[in-house]
Amino acid sequence: MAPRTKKQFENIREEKKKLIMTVALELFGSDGYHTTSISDIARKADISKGLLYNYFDSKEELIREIINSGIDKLAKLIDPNRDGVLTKGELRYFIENFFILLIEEQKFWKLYFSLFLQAPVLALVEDRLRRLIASYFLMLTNYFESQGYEDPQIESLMFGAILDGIGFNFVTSLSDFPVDRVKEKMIKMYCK
Amino acid sequence: MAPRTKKQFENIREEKKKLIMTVALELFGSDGYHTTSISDIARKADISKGLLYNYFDSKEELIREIINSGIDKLAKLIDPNRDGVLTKGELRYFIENFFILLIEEQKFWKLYFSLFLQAPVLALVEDRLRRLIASYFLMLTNYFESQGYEDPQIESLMFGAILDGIGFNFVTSLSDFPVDRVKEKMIKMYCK
Amino acid sequence: MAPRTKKQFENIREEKKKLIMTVALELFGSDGYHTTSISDIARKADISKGLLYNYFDSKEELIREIINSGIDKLAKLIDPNRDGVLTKGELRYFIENFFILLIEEQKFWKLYFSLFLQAPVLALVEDRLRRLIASYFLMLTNYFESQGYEDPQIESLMFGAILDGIGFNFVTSLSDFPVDRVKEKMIKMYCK
Amino acid sequence: MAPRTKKQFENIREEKKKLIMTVALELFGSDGYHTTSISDIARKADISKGLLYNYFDSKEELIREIINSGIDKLAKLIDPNRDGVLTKGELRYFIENFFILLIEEQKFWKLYFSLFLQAPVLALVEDRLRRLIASYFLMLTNYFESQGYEDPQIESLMFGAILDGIGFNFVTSLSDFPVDRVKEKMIKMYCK
DNA sequence: TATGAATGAGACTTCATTCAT
DNA sequence: TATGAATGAAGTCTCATTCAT
Repeated sequence: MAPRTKKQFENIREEKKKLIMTVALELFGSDGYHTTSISDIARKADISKGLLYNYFDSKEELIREIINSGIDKLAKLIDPNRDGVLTKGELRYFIENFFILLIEEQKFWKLYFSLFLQAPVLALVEDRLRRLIASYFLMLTNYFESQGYEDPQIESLMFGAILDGIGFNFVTSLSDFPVDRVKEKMIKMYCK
Repeated sequence: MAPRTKKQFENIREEKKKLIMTVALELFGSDGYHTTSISDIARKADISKGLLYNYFDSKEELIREIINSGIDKLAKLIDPNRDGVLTKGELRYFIENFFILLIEEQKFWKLYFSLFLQAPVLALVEDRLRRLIASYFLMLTNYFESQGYEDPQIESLMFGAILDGIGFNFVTSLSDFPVDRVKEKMIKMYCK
Repeated sequence: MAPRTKKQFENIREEKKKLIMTVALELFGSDGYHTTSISDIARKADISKGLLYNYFDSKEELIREIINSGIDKLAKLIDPNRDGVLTKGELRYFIENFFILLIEEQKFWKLYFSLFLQAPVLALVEDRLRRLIASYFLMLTNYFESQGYEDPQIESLMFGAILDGIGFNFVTSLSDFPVDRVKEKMIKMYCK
Repeated sequence: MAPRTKKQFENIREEKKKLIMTVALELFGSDGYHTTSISDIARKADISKGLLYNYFDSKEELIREIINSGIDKLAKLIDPNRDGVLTKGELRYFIENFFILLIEEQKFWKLYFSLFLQAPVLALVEDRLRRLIASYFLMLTNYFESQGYEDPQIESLMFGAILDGIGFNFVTSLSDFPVDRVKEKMIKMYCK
């Protein structure tokens, strides 16, 4: 009888927003952004189409929030103590956590990769993402330099490419990618 | 003037078909499959929409032919003498040609990568592609085994992942990817 | 504190209803009926959408009440002593009050004019309005006849048209309409 | 069998475009811009919704073209010899043609009036319209001055208001407005 | 009385595809 | 072979209205 409190409303909103984002990521990840319709998302989330627009201004806004939330996790992965310098221990930590994130958030990674392949979608978050990647590239290069590698820049590029390639192959080969063995290989290659 | 022979007509037809596919690949590659409309393609190819349907039964058929034609080139790259065995020389040849193909056909590679990220589109060519990749993976594994690598399977996976990663980074980073230096690094790593 | 009496409750209700109508008129007047959403009104009135429906059964009902309330004022303007006869003094009184009403209730007049231009909306109040206008037209015609005008009917039509035209131009030209000078002109024309 | 010529296509386009504009004006005029849906227009024009968008980029573009085409006629009405000066004969010509236009294009005038009452729609053509009106106002004022009127500016305003009022009453009172007698009255008032 | 989440019909718009010429 | 007008299904989004609390 008494109206819901502000807190109650907030909870409802938060829960439902998370639900929508989860469902949408799921579908965007498996079928792609354009192939997934708002109707699809609403149906799978078991809500009306209209309600979705109560939470997100547009389909574009929805994917932007999903991606940004993914980038947040990525940012945490990189340089956890935020001093801009990478130690050998941190590199290992990074590799291990990369694989954890990869496995836990497969759908996000699919979205992440397809993001780069579609100019219009990429534009939504490009700046932030490029900056994040650039900062990590710098840290890596410094690290390889300090370890005495011959061409630290190429080394960084290769390191990044390998991770991208592994990620791509993993999220792309339905289920039979031996991710654990590949992880060990990476650690052997870079942290022995 | 003598009427055109059947042969001539076929040539014209073939030319126009190639034109459409080139234009379509260009647009699919830069803007994405769903974002590119049949109208866009027809306009850029300077033909009518109707004529396009004279050559391709549907948009899906069009992309399928484009991808298959790309896969043809890929297939030629792999095991050129088709004996199912890879020699050291052939591996080097493969790497070098991979980079040539990568640079010449950037747009195709973008399409190729996005292919894997969209289940519905992938379905169109999945079988052939998976078979091609599997056959190459086998050849590679045999090769690494013959070279005495400890874990040839992982080695193959890594090799594939690296190429994918490099390709992905190249087609994705607009222009500043030092592809030549990366190629040298690959050759140093695998063909020294 | 003593509980509020029934009377008090009714007063509060009446106040809130008036508030909603004022806000709605404001928005309908400046943005138009269809362009203004219930949400807009609720937000500006600082109440919930639900509460608005506690006072008005529908958006249509809301505008109908607003218009009827406006027509009430109009009716008061016309023939204040309700004897159906217009004297020279009353005509002057009418003109002067018309201008006062025009200035005070610009937003209502905008709504009033647009009312006539939209068949579906007009239907809501058409009868009452047509009757009111007809009755005034009759009074005017009688008046002009009694004053010896040659064609009292046309005279009435022109008089009405002039007022409408002035009103229309006033509410329509943002701010620079010299309403006072026009009023003087009208008085000179009709009440010299 | 042979494809249609360019000319044929142009004719089709022109005819159909005119049809759509006529139907749309009809509906916008009687029911209002927002109340009239694209479906309504397509149904009445006996075409598909999609085709409408082959001719107009948006509903807004459609109304803009309709209004601009109306303003074209208006512009022709004003100062036919385009010397910026109004003679007594031209004023009479103007009045008479105003009434002709009013009768012939009732629906446009309804749209024209409602245009001024809705800020967002007005914005589409505001500049052009304001300029046109301003230029006519100037000509009128000069004219009344040359004729020795006491307050030419007010005289112009009144003249414009009367025409607006007449037009408004005419397009608004379904059928019983004695437009001919009112015209005579106007001529008597201004061109005697 | 009061809230705002939730619904669903319907609006505008796009686009692959067809077809008369 | 070649054109582009025409269709219709489906997509994104809005909004009056309802209802549990």
